[in-house]
Amino acid sequence: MSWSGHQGHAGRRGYHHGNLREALVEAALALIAEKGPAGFTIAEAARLAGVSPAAPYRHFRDAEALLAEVAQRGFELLESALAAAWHDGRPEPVAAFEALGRAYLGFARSEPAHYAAMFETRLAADAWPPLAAAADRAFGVLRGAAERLAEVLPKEQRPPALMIALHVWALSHGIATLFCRPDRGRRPLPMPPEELLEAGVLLYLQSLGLAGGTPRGHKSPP
Amino acid sequence: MSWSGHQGHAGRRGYHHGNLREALVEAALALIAEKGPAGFTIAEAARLAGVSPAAPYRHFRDAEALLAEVAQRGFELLESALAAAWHDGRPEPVAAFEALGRAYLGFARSEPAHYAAMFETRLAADAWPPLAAAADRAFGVLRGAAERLAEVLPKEQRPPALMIALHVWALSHGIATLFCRPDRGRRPLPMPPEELLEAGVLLYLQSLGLAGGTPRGHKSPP
DNA sequence: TGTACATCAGTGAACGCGCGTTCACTGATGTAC
DNA sequence: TGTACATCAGTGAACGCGCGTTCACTGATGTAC
Repeated sequence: MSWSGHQGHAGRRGYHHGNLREALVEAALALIAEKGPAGFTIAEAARLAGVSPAAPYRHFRDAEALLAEVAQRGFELLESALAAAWHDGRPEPVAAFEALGRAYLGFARSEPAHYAAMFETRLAADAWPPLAAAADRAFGVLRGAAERLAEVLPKEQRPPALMIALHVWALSHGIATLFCRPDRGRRPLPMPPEELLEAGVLLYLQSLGLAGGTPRGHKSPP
Repeated sequence: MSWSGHQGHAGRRGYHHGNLREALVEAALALIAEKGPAGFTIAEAARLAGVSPAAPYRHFRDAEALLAEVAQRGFELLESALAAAWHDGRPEPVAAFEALGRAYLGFARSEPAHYAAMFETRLAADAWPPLAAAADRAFGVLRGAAERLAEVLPKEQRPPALMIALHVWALSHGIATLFCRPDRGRRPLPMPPEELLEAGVLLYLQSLGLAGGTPRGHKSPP
């Protein structure tokens, strides 16, 4: 949790904050990380940023707009993380696809507040077009990767790439929400969630005829 | 949404409600269904049940206790639904397992308020032991089914049944939360979620050597 | 069968609280000339 | 370079609101005798 650009409550010089918009986003993330999305209030975010409760309204229409901004940034970060991991399928599509899965889970684990803002806030997609667009772009990385993967298969037995993408997304999201949430409601796992996801994706790809070896069980390749 | 036993605001006879505990649970479900778990308040639940705001405290320690009760009942309902679908693996384990998956999704779809109380409230498992126990029992059905399934395989290449159960749970939960939530944040799907899940589970079981045919693509058996 | 009484589910008024949002304002910034 | 002025980010006080929870109470129920 970095407080980039913000000098802190006491250290703020003068009347103007300088970078309040950023500070508010950071404050929202801190609050969500601490108490979940339901525990976030715009008043407390202002307090955290060292500013009067009216100040946020210079930057955000209302509390929901701030949440939507956080969620949108989350999807943008996720998109970058996924794209970097996929790396256009290099050096090898199946391995790159596995890396993409790991990156998804890594994002959920390292950015739980972003992740919660993205998936637990029930923001209406149609009310925040830029948010919906960012979400689509993030999913687009996964979808593009699935398309590239599917191209390897002979056309007759090629399943819809979209379906592959949806399966992998759902499995990753399921593992992320069930086993990676940093609260006390999380269920314990007998193995690291990354390993669980990797084994699941590997088995799944195998049945499509995409993964080479037969790493039965939950052993992951070194 | 049935108001079993409750005669309604006006129809209530006399001073005592008769079945306030039930009525409060129903009211909570209605509120959660309408506005999500964050929109639930104990005051409004009392109002819905036609009772003063102090009355709920005769039955629940606080608002969280009421939520925990709703979540616990949800897990109990889920357990029944899963057990009924699995039906002890009869007449045939793989088909019964498929039915179990459909039942999970069916529950998430037909009981969205219960489902939200179970998975979106961040109740601390250690603070509500009966809730945690109910959740374990529900998962136990899935786990037991996976064990029975795994027994078919030769011992050397048998993956841990627990892993199978976790994979299927995560996939089902992922599909349920991403594509079945009845709010405006849900993303649209090009196919029914049941079909998506069924295809995913089928492919997965195939790679384990459990599913017979090779229904490539997303065609589901008749 | 009748009555006294213990039990307890619900009342209604009250409390303190923190929130979201608004308003007229004021202090800082930077630009035109 | 200096000054007037427009812009706008932040102030602080105020509002109405609904919530969670408590309290002493009261009305209904059912049981002991």
